[in-house]
Amino acid sequence: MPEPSYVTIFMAWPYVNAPLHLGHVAGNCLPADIQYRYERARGRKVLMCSGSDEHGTPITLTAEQLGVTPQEVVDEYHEMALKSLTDLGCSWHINVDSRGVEYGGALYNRTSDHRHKELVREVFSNLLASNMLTKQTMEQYCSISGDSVRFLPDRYVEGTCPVCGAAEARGDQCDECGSTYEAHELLNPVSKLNPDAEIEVRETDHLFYRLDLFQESLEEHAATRNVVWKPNVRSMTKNWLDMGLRPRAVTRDIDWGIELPLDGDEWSSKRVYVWFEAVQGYYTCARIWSERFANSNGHPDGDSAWENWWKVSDDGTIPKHIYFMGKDNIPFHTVIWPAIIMGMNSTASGNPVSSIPAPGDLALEYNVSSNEYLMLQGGQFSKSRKHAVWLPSFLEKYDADSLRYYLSINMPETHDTDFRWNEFVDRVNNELIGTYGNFVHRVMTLTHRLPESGSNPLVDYDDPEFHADIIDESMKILESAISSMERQRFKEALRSIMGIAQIGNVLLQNAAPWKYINSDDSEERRESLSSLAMAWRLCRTLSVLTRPFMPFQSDRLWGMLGEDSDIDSVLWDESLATDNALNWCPDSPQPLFSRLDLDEIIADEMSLVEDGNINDPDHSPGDGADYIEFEDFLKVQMKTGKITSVDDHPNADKLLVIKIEDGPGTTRTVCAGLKGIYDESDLLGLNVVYVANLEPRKLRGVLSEGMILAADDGDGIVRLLTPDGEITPGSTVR
RNA sequence: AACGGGUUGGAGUAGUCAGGUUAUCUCGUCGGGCUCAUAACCCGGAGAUCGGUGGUUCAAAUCCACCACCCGUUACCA
Repeated sequence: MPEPSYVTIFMAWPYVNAPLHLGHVAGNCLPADIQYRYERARGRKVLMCSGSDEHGTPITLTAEQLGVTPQEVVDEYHEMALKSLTDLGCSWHINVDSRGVEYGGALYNRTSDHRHKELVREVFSNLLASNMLTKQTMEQYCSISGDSVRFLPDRYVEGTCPVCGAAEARGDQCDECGSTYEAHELLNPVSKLNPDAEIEVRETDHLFYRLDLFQESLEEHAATRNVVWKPNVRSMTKNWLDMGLRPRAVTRDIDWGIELPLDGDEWSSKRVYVWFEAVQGYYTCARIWSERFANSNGHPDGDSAWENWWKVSDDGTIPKHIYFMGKDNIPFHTVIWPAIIMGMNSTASGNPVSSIPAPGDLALEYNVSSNEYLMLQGGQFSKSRKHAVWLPSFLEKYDADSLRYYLSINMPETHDTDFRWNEFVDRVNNELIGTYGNFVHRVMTLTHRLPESGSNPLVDYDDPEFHADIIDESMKILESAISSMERQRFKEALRSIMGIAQIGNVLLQNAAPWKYINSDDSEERRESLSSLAMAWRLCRTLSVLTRPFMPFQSDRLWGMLGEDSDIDSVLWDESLATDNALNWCPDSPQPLFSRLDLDEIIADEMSLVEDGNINDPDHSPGDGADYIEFEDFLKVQMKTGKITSVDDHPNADKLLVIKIEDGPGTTRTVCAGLKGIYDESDLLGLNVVYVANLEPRKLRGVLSEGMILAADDGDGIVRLLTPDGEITPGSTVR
C-alpha cells in the first residue's frame, strides 16, 4: 500500500468554560501542533482540525452564575482559547498552508457553528434512518419549582443511599458503599442546584446509539491498532470492549445544545447529547474548512477538498489520522468515535458494518496518541481549587518557546509528569540555552567577528566534504528523530535534535576558531574556519529541525542566518543538504533566548505557590498524617515587630516592601504578598508576627528578611496576625 | 471499593507488550580542560541489589502471585 501523503491531525476539542491551562497544553495542544508542523516538514499534505466544545452542562451553570447566556460564555472563552493557542505558536490561525491550499491548512472551529449543527443533524438523521438509533424510555430526576420543570443529571442529585443509609449519596451510586441503583430508589433526593425545589422521578424518552452493533468490528479494529497504540490506550480500550458495549443515549433533556432533526413536541425540549455531537467535530471541521477556505483559495476539488483527508481513495490508500488527547478521552476516540464512523460509512454505502473501510468510506484512526496528565507541583490541575497555571497569563510573562521546550522534553507521554517552576528554570537555562542557544550564539558571534563585506565571510572556508563525519553523525540523529516522530515520541525526538547542538559544540571545541579570527592565513586557520562554516550549517539544520517544537526562535535563527526563503518549505530530509549557499544577515546577532530567574518567578507566582502548597485543604496537617517533631517546630523563630514603613514593590504585582522595627532601634525589610489586600495606612504602626530566622531571599530584586504571618482562608480573605495589645518589638512568639 | 496506570543511581526519565552482552538519556554532583559564548562549552569519574516478598526460567527491570505506597477513572464528567 502506498505511503499516504494525506495526513490529518486532530486535537481533542477543549471544553471552554475556563481559560486553557498548562495541562491542556502538555496533554494535547502542543503535541498536535508539533506533529502538524513535523508532517509539513516531511512534505505531506496536512489538515489540522479542532475547536471549542461548547455544549456541556457546566457551561449553562457558569452562565447562570454569571447571569449571562451560555452563548456569551462560550463566545468569550472561545476567543480566549484561540488567542492563547496562537500566542503559544500553534498553527491554528494559518487556515491555508503557505505551500498552497492543496497542501491543506488548519481550522479551529467551534461546536456552536451553524454548519457544524447542520452536519450533525444530517448524521443524526442518517443513523436514525438506518436503525442505528433506538428509542428507550428512561427514568430521570427532575426538579420542580413553581411551574418550571427541569431534568437533572444524576450528579446534580443527592440523597440517602437506599442500601447503606449514608447521606450525600449520588443519584445513581453511593460513594460510601459503592452500590449502584436505579434513579427512583434514592431516598430523600435533593437538587444540588436548587435544594429547595421538589424532586421527582419522571419518565422521559431518549434515542440511543446502538454501540452494541459495533462490538465485533471495534474489536477487529483495535486488534489492528494495538501495534501503534501506547499501552495506556491499549488497556483502556480493551477494558471498555471487554465490559461489552450497550446502547448509549444521544439525546438529553436540556435546552443548551443542538436541536434534534425531529418533529413533535416530544423532542422539542431535547438536544443532541454533547458527547455524540462534539466528537463529530473532527469530521464537520474538515468539511467546513473546505467550504470556507479550499474553494475560495482555488483548491481543485473545491468544497469536496476535505475528502482527500477523510476518505479512503480508489486505490485503497487510507489518509493517516492522528488524534491527540488526554488519557481521560481514550475510549471516546478508540471506541465511540470509530463506532460512529463505521455507522456513517455503513449508512452511506449501504454495506454492512465493517472495521475495514472501503474506497469512498471515511477513514478510521491511524493512531490515538494519548498523554497522561501534567501535574502542577505534585497535585492535579484544578479549576475549582485555583491550582493551575493559566496559559494566557503564562504567555504574558514568559517566552512561548521556553514553555514549549520544557513541556516537550517533560511531556507526560507514558505517565504523569510534574510542572515545577524550578525545573522549568533549570531545564530552560541549562539545556535549552546552555547547549542549544549558546551554540548558536557562539557560531553567530564568532562569524561576525570575521572581516566581511556584505556577504558571509565563511563562504571562503566552506568545505562540508571535509566534515563528512559530522554530517554522518547528524544524519543518524535526524533519522532517529524521524523515527521517533513517526511514533509520536516527542521527548525522544527533541532530545535527539538537541544532540546536533552538542555535536556542534564539540566541533567548535576541537576547532577553536576563536584563536584564528584575527590571525594570518594558514593551513590551521583554514581548517578551523571550515569547522566554523560547518557549525553555521548545523545552525541552519537546527533551525529547521527545532521548528516544530519551538517555532518563534526558529524564525529568529532563520533570519540571523540570512535566509529569506519560506522555512516551512524546507524539508527535514533536506535539512542537512550542503549544496545551498551560505547566506548572510549583517545585523549583529542576538541571543535566541533570555535566561530565567527563579527568584523572580517565585515572587511572581507567589499566590500560586501558596494556593498549591500551603493552603491546600487536602494537605493541611490535622488528619494525623503530617506531624512534625517538636524540635523542628523549635527551629522556627517567630517574633513580634512594628511596621514602620510600607512601599509598593517596584517590580511586582502582589508584593509590598515592609520595614519592621524588630528590636530596639533596628529594622528589617520583608516582602509580603499583601498588595491589594491591605493599604499602607492599614499597616503603618501595626504590630505583627514574623518568622525571624527564615533564610533571606531576593524577591524580584528586593531582599526579604523574613515572612509576616497571616491567615488565608483560600477564598481571598487574608488577615494579619497581630498581638493582643502593645508589646516590645522583637518579643519572642511561641 | 472496583477498575486502569505507575514505582528504575540525588531529581527527572528510557527500556517492560515480543525475558538474554558492562540498565538508557537529561539534569545535578566530583575531577580535569577551554575561555569564543547568556557563569555558558568540552572530556572523564562516582553514584541503581530496577518499590517489597515469593515463584517460573539456563537466564527476570522485563513473565506470574501476593504486599506496600502514589496517581487517575468509575460513563448525563469534558
